[in-house]
Amino acid sequence: MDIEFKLQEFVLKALKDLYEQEVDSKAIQIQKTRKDFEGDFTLVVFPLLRITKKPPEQTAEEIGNYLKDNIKQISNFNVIKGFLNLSIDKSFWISYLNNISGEENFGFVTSKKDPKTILIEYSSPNTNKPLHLGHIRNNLLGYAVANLLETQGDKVVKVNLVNDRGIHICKSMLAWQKWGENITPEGASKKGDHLVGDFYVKFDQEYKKEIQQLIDQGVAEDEAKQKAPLILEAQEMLRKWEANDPEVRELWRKMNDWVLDGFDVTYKNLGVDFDKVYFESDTYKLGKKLVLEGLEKDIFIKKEDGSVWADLSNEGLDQKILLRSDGTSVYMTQDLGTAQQRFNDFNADEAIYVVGNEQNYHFQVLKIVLDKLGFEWAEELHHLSYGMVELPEGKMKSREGTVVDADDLLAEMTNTAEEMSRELGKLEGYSEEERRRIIETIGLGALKYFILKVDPKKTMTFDPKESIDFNGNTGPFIQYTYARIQSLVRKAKDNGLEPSSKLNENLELSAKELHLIKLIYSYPEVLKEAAEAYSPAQVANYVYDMAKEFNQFYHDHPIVSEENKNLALLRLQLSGQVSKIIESGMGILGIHVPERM
RNA sequence: GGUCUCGUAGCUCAGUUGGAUAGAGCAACAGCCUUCUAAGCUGUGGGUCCCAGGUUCGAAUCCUGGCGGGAUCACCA
Repeated sequence: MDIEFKLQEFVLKALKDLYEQEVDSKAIQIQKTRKDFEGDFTLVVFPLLRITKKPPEQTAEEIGNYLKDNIKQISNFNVIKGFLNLSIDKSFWISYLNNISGEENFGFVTSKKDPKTILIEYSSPNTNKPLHLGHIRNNLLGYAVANLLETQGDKVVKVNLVNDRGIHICKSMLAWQKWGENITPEGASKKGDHLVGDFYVKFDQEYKKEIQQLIDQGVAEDEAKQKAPLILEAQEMLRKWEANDPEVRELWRKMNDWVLDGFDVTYKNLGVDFDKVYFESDTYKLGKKLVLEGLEKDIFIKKEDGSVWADLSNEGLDQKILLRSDGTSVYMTQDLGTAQQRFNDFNADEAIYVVGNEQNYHFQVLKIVLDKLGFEWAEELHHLSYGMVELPEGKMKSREGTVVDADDLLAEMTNTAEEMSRELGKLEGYSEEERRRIIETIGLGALKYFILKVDPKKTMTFDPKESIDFNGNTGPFIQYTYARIQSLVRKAKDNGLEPSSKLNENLELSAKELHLIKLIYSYPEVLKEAAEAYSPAQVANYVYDMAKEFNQFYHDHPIVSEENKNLALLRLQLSGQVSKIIESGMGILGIHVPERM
């Protein structure tokens, strides 16, 4: 029985019995009591004064008495100003602990009546250069949000849309053709995505030289950019690609495969995966038909030069191009088509796009246009608009070489974890294999937690120095807490203490113990709200609170050496439940927890 | 310039439908390991919640107007 729901029910009854008033349940504000006050739940009575027509203290007093008389779990109450603080009997909390002890996935919605199918697109890389820090935030968010939504009992399909065609791809290809001397990833002993990325950079360098030459010859800068031989060649290559030129297609396939192989390694190291991968080279023409149909129905307009536009001035926006004058598709066209295809492919109820907030306008338009086309699911299309990742010295600029490479960063985190554990003398006597595994778990955990603990919507600063700090509000701190509990459970077992679901309900609880149980109690609600907000950060912060609270409890509550066996059992059970939630919450974030560290 | 968004401790961040005295971590300083892992715990200092109005019993939170940062407004994606 949900105690909060029960409290609410009885407050409604109280208002009816005491004041003969029917009230909407929304007017009943029950929240957790702040820790500086005595009590577990607090009823805010201010909103009820209009009904009771009595001063706040008197109202609170009267309702408090009513609740205490009618709900056996309420052991006491106190009134401070307009706040009615209710204390729940200790036995309720202990029995709560007993009740959930056997639950497999505590906090998850396990059997939902009508589960939805939710698509989530994330990652969406370009195949012309390796992944960087920005992609890491995207990938971690996408993966974690997918997990988070699954906890609410829905079916989640993770999709990736690989941007594998376009002028930027041709730039890398052209540079390889000109200066690559047939080098391969094997020959260069380099991951394919990095090798291709090198040629993308090479193109840019040579292109700039050409522009400068033209400018020196007296050509205006804008014109120079358009007339430089290299860019003309790249554009020609793109035309050939679209015309299915065998040679270009072969080169394209070869280099794309290099990149994709490289991405697979990064994805694997990062621990993310997909249920379905779409390639833009397959989908870029989709949507044209939709646009033409829309044109026939006069939803869109055609200009004299043949280009097709959506007029969004009624929505407070301007006009948006949907088809070029030569009839080819733009980004928006493609996205209209892929949206429809996806919804059809999976018979989806909802789709979430994990894409940076620089594309807010694009998604705003996408939704409106789909709506104009009459798709009822347009409303169910959500843009998880996350903030950019910046460095302490400012934005990452690929041209200035300040981009943090994903693979480098992952390697660096592991190295730091290794150094740190050596300094602390932590993993002595472990097998090489186990040592390796723990170090990777910690390094990766530090990185993931560092990124995921920040509200997705906000621009965040990535300070490398801070990210490798393993103390305080960090992944390793939480992992450490988990490892400690596992160690504790092992030690307890050696001393004949096993977790029990039949705890004595008459025990007294310390403030810390009570607080921990209440934190456990709120886990289901935390998941629900985090899922609604698409915010793994809410789970991260909750798990941190839990770990912090546990460490305080652990510090001054003996367990194995506690002489009162009933109390020892309660503490052991409590610790075990905390570790389960840490494992569960971290698991949602895609972070593993070690049995020892 | 239009639209959107952010502004909380020196730094990085919490603070969810408006609730009680605004919280953590890092950094600084001072303590705690013959006792279940010190990657831990405890304490100290640190705030005009950008500013000014408004809404009301009550505003970091909602509204309006400023100031400051960011994004975006392409026949790029």
